[in-house]
Amino acid sequence: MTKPSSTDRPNPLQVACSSCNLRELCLPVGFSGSELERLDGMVATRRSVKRGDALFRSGDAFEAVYAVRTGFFKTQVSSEDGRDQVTGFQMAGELLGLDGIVSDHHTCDAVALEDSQVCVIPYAELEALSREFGELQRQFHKIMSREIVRDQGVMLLLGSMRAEERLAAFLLNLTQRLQARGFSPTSLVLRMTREEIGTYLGLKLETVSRCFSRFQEDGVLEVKLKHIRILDLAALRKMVNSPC
Amino acid sequence: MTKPSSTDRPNPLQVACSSCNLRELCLPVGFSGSELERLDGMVATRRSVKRGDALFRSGDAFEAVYAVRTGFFKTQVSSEDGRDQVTGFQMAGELLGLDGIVSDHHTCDAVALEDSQVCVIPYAELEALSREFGELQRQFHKIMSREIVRDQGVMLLLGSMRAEERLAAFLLNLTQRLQARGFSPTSLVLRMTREEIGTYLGLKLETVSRCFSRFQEDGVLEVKLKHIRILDLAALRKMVNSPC
DNA sequence: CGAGCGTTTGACCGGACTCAACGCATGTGG
DNA sequence: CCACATGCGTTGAGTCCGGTCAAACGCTCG
Repeated sequence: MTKPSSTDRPNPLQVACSSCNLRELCLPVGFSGSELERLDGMVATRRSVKRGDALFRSGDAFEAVYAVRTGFFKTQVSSEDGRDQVTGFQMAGELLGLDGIVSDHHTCDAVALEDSQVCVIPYAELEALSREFGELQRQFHKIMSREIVRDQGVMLLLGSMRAEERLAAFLLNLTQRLQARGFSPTSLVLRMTREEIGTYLGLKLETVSRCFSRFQEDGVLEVKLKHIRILDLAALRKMVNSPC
Repeated sequence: MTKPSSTDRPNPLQVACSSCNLRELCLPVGFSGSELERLDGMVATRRSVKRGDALFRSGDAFEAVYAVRTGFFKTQVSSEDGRDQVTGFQMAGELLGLDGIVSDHHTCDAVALEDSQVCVIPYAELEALSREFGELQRQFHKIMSREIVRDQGVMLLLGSMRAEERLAAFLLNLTQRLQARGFSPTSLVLRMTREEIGTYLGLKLETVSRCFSRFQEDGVLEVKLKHIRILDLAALRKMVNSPC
């Protein structure tokens, strides 16, 4: 390895929120033209992360938050004895790294599940700009609050749902977010393994696999390894709301 | 009931962060005298909440965040079919209501487990003041980030721990927070029922009760209903880090 | 084409849940 | 002050869902 890491490629082209097609999903939601230009100065750099590589790891110094531009990430925390828990999956337009603010160090790993690219948002600059720019402040607070609400939902899932309900809720959440990005609401390609799904849902990979098989038997899904097609959306929705 | 609700008692006395004995645990951590005075203007009112009453409920309009001054709360979310999940327990100095920022409405219930009192921090004022006052901004971001990190820990617990480990982790977390408030690190009074503990830990109340009994048999705890004494702290710690 | 990883499926096991009964503490009203 | 009601907690017996262990299959990619 004599080449510099893949993570510091400069890529000066189009590092600008104002010309980014994700601006309706990302930090600058609802910003006007002049405001967007001020963001462009803050989001100065991109960073590429190869599949399997970490954007940051637990213990790393916290310097910036990251907006996913392309690709797909998982975040995970580990207990002292080695067990780990996937705490979320992040796709284009979603923010990574908010966990690091409290202690100046990250408390989870963010790992790319496919070759990805993120916008680097230095936290000091985000703080400064949002102090003089109320709309940015408000938007940033909303993003942190959204993360807290999302976590509440995951706790509900982990604490009170059965295996099939968890998987159904997971698939519905994924497709909903994909749909907001212009993808089909009924067909998706999983970027993560059965084990990663299981570690997210508090299940073993065999249980995840069996649930997929049962969904297929019941005509709810068509499952071809990572390719999933939802055949009966209503049934899937019903599983989440009314168990059994 | 002709008297006004207990929640709008004015209590003008000592509504001031600068003279609050919780300022080292609460929002104004690390603030100097002059800065504290500026906070005093923001935290204008108190609110009393009787045991069993809600500070806010899911769906309520979001207007303020709340700092617990005295007492004890639980927060809980409900699924559409009525199951609910306790997402946390809050004691003096901890903030409630951050979930409401994203949608202008609260997404969980906050219920007092004993007669309590909170400081009302209008969100609009918090936003404005933290814009011109960097230390407050930073502190508020840290509090939101801490909440996100805490949620990661709960996910790890719910997703990967066995019943006894969950209860051990819960007790260690409680005593640690109580110790930071000057209480004994080995003796505590639970403010919540077995069912509330279970709903927090993703267990049924019978399982919680059985775990308490087993801990007592093993000489790890002394359990007298809500009164818990930790007899073997090392054993409790060991249960969390290395299962079985 | 072969190695290795991811996935599926089966058989069995066990920890947590369910259902049920009972005990105990608290508080209320006679 | 006691009788009673009620809510909370404990304990037991039996069940079942998901975990564990194991084997085989089939992509994917050198």
